[in-house]
Amino acid sequence: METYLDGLDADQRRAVQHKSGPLLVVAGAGSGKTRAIVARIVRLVLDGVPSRRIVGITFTNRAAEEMRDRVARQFPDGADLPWLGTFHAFGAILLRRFGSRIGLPPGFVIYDARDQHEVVRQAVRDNNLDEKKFPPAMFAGLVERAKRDGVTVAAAAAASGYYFADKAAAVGAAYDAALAAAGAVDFADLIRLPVRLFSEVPEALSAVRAEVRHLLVDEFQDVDRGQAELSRLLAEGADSFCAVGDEDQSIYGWRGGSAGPMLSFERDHPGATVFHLGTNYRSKSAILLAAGEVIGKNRLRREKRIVPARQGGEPPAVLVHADGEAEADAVAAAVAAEIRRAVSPSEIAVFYRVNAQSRAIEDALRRLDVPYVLRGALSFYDRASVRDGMAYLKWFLNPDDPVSLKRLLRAPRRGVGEVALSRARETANLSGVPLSGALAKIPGMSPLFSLRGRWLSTLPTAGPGEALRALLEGSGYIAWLEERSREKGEGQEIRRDDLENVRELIGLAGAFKGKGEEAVRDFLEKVSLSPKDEGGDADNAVRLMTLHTAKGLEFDVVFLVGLEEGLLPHSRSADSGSGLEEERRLFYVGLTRAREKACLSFARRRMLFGSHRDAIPSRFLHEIPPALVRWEEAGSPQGKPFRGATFAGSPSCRVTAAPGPPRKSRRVRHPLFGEGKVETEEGEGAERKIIARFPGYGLKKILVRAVRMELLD
DNA sequence: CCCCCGTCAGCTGGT
DNA sequence: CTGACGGGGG
Repeated sequence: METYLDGLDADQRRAVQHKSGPLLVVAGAGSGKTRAIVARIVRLVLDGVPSRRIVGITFTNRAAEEMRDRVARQFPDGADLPWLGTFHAFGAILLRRFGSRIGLPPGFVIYDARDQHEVVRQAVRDNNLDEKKFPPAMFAGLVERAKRDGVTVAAAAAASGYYFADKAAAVGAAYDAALAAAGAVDFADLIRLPVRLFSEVPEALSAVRAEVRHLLVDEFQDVDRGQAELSRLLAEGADSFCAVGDEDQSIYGWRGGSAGPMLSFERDHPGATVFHLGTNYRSKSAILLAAGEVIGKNRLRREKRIVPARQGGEPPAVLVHADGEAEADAVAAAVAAEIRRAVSPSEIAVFYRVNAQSRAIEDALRRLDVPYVLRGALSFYDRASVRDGMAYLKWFLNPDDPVSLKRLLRAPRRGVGEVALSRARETANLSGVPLSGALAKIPGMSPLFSLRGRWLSTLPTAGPGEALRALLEGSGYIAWLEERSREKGEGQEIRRDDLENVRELIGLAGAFKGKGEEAVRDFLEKVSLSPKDEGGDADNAVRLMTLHTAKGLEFDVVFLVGLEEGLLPHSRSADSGSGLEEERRLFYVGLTRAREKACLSFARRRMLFGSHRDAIPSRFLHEIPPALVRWEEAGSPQGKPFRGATFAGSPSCRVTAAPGPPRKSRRVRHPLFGEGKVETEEGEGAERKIIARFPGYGLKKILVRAVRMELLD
């Protein structure tokens, strides 16, 4: 009968069927929470709730897609499905509909991190500040933090201990003005402005409440203040509200995410119920046991019990390698071996802490012809030619957008440069006309404007793909790329890649339904809000991703690489207790992705900034009791195998670190650079060098015997 | 204004 | 190693 309950345990069923009042489901790793959410949606629909009255918010677009697929399978083809997406996508929809009520232009664009950086940089310059002393990235961080926390930029600066709060405030003001002039919003605005909209325009709130009758929010341990507030505003008017999360998987503290709203759930939502899902159906108990030991070291958590449903399995393996390259080769070989053992490639994943680590793994996999897909950030949409294409679309839709214009004026060059552009901006500011008005007076701009006129006239009947192609061909961009690829001749693979990337972008746009401006905007928005996976045939490829993007996924075999001090925990998170605990949760998230097998590894030397540095195994490896892991032999730098199999006091580790917990990060005072933090060391005896970071000077490599330094702790 | 080239500083994480 | 910037010649 009620098939949606089939195969669910008692805890899951309670979560699916609970009806009265707000519900928080505390769902441990692998406890089938996605399953429960999907079943809950199905239950709502069978109860007679129209799909469009249900909204499910997930942390990433990918998670939303996955959930949509799973929900879709429960309904007949073509049935209406609930809206599923991220907070940011939801915010964008709200602003498209009601933005004009709080002064947003109807066709506003969304600036991504790079666009934002460009605007901040311009704001720094406009304030006559030296970019070296006042790095735009830092101001961007402060601006974002201010928006997120609902405070002024000056307050955010003060809160993070930044001395020049007044400068930060000035840059922040210039930044906001520039966004307004360009008709743009940033990511933080997509959360902040809807919250403001609801408080300033009650009709908007009641209109939305009339539509969103049932709300589900996944990954609730990672919501920031604004997202929690948005959830609360919607939940208060809804027939049901179900939040799902796990404190132990809260890994986005650095961008404002916090398990706080989970912990205060009952206070924030009167009449709330809390359920626990405590059975892990995913990982073999050997893996879960090790993971549990590590996460148990965190102090800022509530003790909870997770019962493994799948007994047995191999304890996680730990491998030591001479350097990052050797590690990559070994992982690739092990991946290939798993595939030979008939494990499907798409059931194998390699996780790392920072994107830069992917390179070595990719190279090694390619050498062995193992297919892989790269998930996430540094990918397709970050490439110059792809960003060029997007810049064309953006500027042609919105000629007041200086960031996109600046980009398209260099590809190809049109005799209009920085000088003309800033003069136009000045004119626009002084006379109060939009930027496009001032631009139209520049002779070099006239071909672009007339192309724009023609393009706009054909736009209503064109899909995004055709529109983009028309633009890139009509403007001479593609011809310019072709020219460059011919010019440079053979050996210039990069140029040819540019052309291919642009063709792929046109193809992607072509896959979008609809015609005209609206459809093009849809495309732009989709692209700026969700990254694209990189690589070939995803069905049959090994997955490579950061630990952050691994959240919510599961694989038969998982490799966790680079388990070294400085990398995991990352050196920039390890100095505070809460930062360290977040790093530990990251390790926990990684380990609990594995169903059958987990392989942990570290290297004794790792390439950074083009040179090798000595590395120390991650403290998290020490936190797994020796009986719960298998220490395996691996090659030494000379190719000789290490002897000894356990970590504590093992010969393989004595080489780089004394047994026991690694040394604390130390501070030193340099006669010239002042106080700094030691990151790593290299060499021994008279050649011993430390690499330390000094505020204002950056990373410095210092020969210890040559410089008199004070040890501060 | 554009292009080339030498120099220098920098790597979390992601919507 | 990579990307960003500033200086100089075209």
